[in-house]
Amino acid sequence: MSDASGLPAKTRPPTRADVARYAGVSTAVVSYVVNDGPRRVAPQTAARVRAAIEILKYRPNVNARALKKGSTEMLGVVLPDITNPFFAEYAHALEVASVAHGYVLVMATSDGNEAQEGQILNDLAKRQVDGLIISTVLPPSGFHAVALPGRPTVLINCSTPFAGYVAIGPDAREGARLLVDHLITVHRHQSVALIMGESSEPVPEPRERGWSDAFQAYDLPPGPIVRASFSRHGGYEAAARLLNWKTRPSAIFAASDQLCTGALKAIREAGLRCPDDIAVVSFDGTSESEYCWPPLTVARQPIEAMAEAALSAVLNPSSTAAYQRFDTEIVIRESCGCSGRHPGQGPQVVEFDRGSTPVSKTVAEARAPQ
Amino acid sequence: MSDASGLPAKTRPPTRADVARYAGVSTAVVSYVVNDGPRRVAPQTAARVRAAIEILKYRPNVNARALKKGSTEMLGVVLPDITNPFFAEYAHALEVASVAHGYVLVMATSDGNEAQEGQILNDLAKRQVDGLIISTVLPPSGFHAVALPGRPTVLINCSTPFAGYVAIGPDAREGARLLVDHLITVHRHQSVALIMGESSEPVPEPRERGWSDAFQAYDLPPGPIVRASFSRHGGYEAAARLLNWKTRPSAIFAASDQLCTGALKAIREAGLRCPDDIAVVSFDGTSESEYCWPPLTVARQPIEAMAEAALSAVLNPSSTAAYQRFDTEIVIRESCGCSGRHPGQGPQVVEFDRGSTPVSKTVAEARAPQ
DNA sequence: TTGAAAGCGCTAACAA
DNA sequence: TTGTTAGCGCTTTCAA
Repeated sequence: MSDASGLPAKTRPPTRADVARYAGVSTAVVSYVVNDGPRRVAPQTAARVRAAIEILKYRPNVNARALKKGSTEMLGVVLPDITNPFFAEYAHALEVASVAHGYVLVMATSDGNEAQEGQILNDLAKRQVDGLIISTVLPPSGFHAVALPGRPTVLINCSTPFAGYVAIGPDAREGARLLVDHLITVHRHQSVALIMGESSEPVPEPRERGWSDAFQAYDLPPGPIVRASFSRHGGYEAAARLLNWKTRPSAIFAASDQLCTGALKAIREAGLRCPDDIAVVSFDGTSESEYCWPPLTVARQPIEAMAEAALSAVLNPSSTAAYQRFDTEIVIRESCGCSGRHPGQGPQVVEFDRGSTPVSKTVAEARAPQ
Repeated sequence: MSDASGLPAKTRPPTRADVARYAGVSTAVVSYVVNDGPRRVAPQTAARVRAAIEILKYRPNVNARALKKGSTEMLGVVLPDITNPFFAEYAHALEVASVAHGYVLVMATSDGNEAQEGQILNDLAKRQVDGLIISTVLPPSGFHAVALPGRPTVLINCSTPFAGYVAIGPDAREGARLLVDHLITVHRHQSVALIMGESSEPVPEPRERGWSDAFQAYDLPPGPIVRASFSRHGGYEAAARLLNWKTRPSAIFAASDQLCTGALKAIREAGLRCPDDIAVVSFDGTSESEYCWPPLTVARQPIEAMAEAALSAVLNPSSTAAYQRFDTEIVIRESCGCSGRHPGQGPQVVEFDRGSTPVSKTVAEARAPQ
């Protein structure tokens, strides 16, 4: 029973037609006042409409509008694992950046699974998201096959350009190099093991290259590489294996904070102390790296800046460089063997000249693997 | 130039009409094969349609369908802070549960801000999400004011029923009680400080009540309460304050893992050892609690089970109890003072009889606050 | 300044 | 078994 008042009696949410009827205008006028255009509306008419909106508690149906306009104002973001603090922080930064533009995020997790990533992409396409921000687990060829044609797509967390897409990522090679260089020059390590995630890539990861760059600069052979699944547990297992070897390295570079906290646990369980018995550094610089024990010396990724860049890239696909690389920041804490900071002071951040090559090729007082 | 082939030349994604034209059928038939109903289609016709879909790379526009059907197959989830591992794990569990039902999650973060939560809810309403899953930062009265009428809404992370809504949460009071009881009976602590988030509630939080329940059972006065912002830094500051007091407690119960890891940092910086100088237990049981140092003794929330319950509650609002409480699981690790588990074994999980009252009222060898 | 009406892509009742 | 068509809620051109 809808009566003459124009108030719908049903529980169905009010539509623009209800508002028009209530305010005694046409639906076009309602649209004009809701969108503040494209036609002008007489002030008192507008007021009537606004009152009707208020009374009826009318909320425009964004999906219907999307159908008409071709823009959903939704962005899809797919990450390998929201449970990883690095991605959680990234997700948050993306959300902050996107609300500023009136976009909403549809988030999905690939769980590191290629097939799942493909399904998600397909589903997101059907939902007409206006753009995609993805940390893909696929290689370029595989990604091409499932990517959405016609929707701006930016790949994040890419340490290297990604053929055919606009991509963003940290300068992982240089960050890794700096970190390992610190271990070599300041703490006199001669062998630094690398704990990495498994990679389907045939070509070495930038972190791996940065790690070996550092050794090459001193004509030192790099340490061993151990591969693990990208999780705390993976880091734990990798380190446990490492520590069982006859000559264990005196330091570890973990490719992510998660891997590193896992490694730390293995180190403790082996009865070893960090950094005294074995030093550790990692890549990412999430909040957890600051609060764990010992606090981690890391190459910190500028997550907010990258998230903003990713957002402006999806929103202005035309005016975007194919690849943007962001410098990491080396944050010296205790896990490398540097002494703890004085309580109350901020972390010690070391700025390096980007292009500098090490001054001395001699590493004195070298620590031997033990 | 769209030619006789029916292949659209434009970059505009193909619509059902394109498929119909290409397959030489009506749009209805396309709809029938896409949805596998509600009318039957001749096998070879269906094959033709499927071929056309394949060729044209047609993907049904979910929003248009939603407009027609009134269901977007999107669920809104709003959490205070995706950066908190507890909520990140919750988000992941919710996603796993929802993909199983063909739903997609629109995630938003309130940042603990009431006004922001209201805006998010409003925006989600305009987007016609089919249901809401919220960990609200609002009190019941405030929530009522901004809640979406007409959309199934379930409140998660509620330790107590929430007037007018279906809610889900852990048995925080009992979990807290058990944890503190362990500290009192097994480790002989007489004073356990409580680090809590700020709360706008006039009535004490269940964790606080469980904490004081434990003391009451032995006619002991509870320890001090310190309030902090819900973050690692908050826990850090709270503990730092606590440790500065003339008589510091011998143990701390932190209301969340985040608070606890922050407290741990403060303890270390004060030159104290955990658990030797000060024991610590916390609530949540995220992965981080297992990997930090020392590993945390916690009341673990059954996140997966709660997430599934939340999902089935939004999806079947009618057949759902107003409030579902989930038992936590006490996981004994090292931060309480219990010895480390033997490497290779799982954590030590202690099962308590739910209703048991402590046997002895005498606490021998009590540790005095120091 | 306002209104009528077409149409966004889809579903499903109804007709054939 | 298939086609025609109205209409979901909205925007916007065009005419009044």
